[in-house]
Amino acid sequence: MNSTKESIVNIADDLIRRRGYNAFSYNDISKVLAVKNAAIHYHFPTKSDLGVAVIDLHIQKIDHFIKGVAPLSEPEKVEAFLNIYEQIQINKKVCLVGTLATDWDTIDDKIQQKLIVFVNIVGDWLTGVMEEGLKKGSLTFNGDPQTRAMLIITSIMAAAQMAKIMGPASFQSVKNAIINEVNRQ
Amino acid sequence: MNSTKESIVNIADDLIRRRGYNAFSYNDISKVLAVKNAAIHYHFPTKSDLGVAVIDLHIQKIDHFIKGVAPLSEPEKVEAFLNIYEQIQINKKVCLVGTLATDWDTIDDKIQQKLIVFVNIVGDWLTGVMEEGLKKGSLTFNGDPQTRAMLIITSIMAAAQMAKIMGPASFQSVKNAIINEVNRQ
DNA sequence: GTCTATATTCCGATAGAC
DNA sequence: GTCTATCGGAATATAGAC
Repeated sequence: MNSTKESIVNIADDLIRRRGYNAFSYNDISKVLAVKNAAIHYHFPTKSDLGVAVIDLHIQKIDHFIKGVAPLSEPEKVEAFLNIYEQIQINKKVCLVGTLATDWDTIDDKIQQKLIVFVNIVGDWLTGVMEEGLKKGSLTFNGDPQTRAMLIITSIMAAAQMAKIMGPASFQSVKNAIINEVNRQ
Repeated sequence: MNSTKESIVNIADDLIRRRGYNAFSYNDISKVLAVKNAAIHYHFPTKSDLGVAVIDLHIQKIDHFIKGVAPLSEPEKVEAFLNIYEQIQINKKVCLVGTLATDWDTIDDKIQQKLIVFVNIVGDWLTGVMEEGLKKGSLTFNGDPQTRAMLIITSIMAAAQMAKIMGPASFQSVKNAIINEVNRQ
């Protein structure tokens, strides 16, 4: 993959998570790159193609993350996962899943299907971490591992959204609460 | 307020929570009502004016909700609050706060300010319920009331978003987990 | 209060030159 | 691989008649 194509995907990712899928245009990208909007259509014929590529980028990144944290303990894995969202919040973005979920009825079927794949990767991994933590006793929590994983994902993703409205403090309190909730005595 | 104006706000509310703020147009509303887009501009000169009116409608509704549940116990209040989101999920919408948060950087300052007011009303009310429940012993939970309130709001709002991607079952498991978390033995 | 008509701008996308 | 030029359509918004 050449550098221009990669740059387009990265800028699109940034724009989608700052402004939403329906509020960014090929022109916005061509303003950032020194490239005309026709050049972007060469790499991604339709906006849906670009949307799918952005999710593919996130799948790559989460795969890399999962491999990277493999040696860590379960509590450390949870914290590392929450730190991804902390970075999102600090950069004043929201997570890809939330912003595409709120635009769900307007996005192409190909984007929808790819997003389902991405959410399953994240959900399955975190469910596995919860199962392992429960077995080893390194994590303590109420309910089954899958529900706890979903509860963590929903809380932290909405916390990043809430921070856009209420500021960073609201994010931090939710993040700390999530950690406390899986380390109960 | 006349009936046409009310209808416009109700349809806009529906469209915003189904398709997102930037994906609905005055034309979409005029298709549903038997009215031309110029007629909508008469009632709401700009799209931002309409956006503010939609949040005002939600402020009215939550005020009415708060008054209605006043006689109930704290656990019943929490459940009634979660049931609002269950209805949102069943109707395949998302909540107003989440969808406007993900479009935050693209919405007018007047809409942003009004949304802050709305979130504070909801947050203050639920914090009060948590405080009261803690004092009476009708609710049991970890952490301070304000954090718990924020945790409930973020979890349930993202659960409605997640249901768009993963289906209704994921919503129900999160809803039940939230209830269990404030009724721990 | 609602209409027709229109201005202006921007969008996603394509054709064809280089 | 990127360009110029342009198409067809849709968006927000306004002017002025009824």
